[in-house]
Amino acid sequence: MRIGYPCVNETLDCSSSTTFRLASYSNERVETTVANNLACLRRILEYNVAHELRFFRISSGIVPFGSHPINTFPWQTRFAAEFRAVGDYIRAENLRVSLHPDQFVVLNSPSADIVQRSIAELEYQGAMLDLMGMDSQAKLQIHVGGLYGDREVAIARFIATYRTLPEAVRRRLVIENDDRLFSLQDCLRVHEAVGIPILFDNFHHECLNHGEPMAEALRLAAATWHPERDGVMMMDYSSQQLGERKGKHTSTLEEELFREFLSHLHGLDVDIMLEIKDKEASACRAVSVLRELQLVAAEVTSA
DNA sequence: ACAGGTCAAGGTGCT
DNA sequence: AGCACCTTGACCTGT
Repeated sequence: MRIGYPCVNETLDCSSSTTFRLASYSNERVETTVANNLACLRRILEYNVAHELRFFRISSGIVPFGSHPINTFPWQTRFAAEFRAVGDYIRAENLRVSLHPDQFVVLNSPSADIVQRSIAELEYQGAMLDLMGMDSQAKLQIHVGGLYGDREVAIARFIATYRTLPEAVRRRLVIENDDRLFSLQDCLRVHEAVGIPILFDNFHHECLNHGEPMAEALRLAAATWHPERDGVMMMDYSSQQLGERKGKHTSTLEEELFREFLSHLHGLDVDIMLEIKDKEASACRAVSVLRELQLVAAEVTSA
């Protein structure tokens, strides 16, 4: 089991997603920005190794305007060695990485333009993983998309588009159950049609479900991951921020809730991404919680 | 120097 | 029809 956090390290004094305005685009600016972002990514991964955080969501913003037509800079060749070095480090340390394209990637949109731009963005993010030399266990995580007033049509359109995706994207793509529109059950239907793995989000499941207990939901999602092709199931973990609207992520890890969640795994191996506001601080606490549980288990065994 | 408005991109739901 | 929200920082302009 690996523990991780998304995109941003709040301890280090660098960002791996520095960008600039479209209006101030230049090739030179792309080159210096990518160089800085990759250097920061490397520092973050080294920090993570030092803190036993072996799962990390790489920022989508490593290459500014990475899928925008304005970006004609040959970043793939210019930074081939740098990407490769990051990938070598990831493999040497047995880290797991993923990327999460943001809400603008909507494969089931009725607009052909939006779908085309979405695929271009997925290709850009997949290309980074390819340059790192990552296999298909490094995942691109998206949601099913919009409802457009008809769930059945929306799901059918996702499936149809999925089948047209280039292999470099499709072999890494996974869908996440969301908190308002597409539940675990909806994702399972997509999985049954095309075999795409489901990245389970426990908090979204708490917000939107059909009564499946947590342990059952975990088991269902885990069964959609092919061990060799996809690796151990990835999941997002969070909990409700008390006093805020439903769906608001907690600002810091609630250790009791986390322990309770872990009890539903029943030995299932998962890589857990903590979608929690204070990032690596909570991730480090999660590692401590796990270590304590392992110590207790070891004492029980030896006694 | 600093504050505040703004930034490529979508969709939902409330008022 | 318009705006807040998801989620986020930090870029950039105006003072």
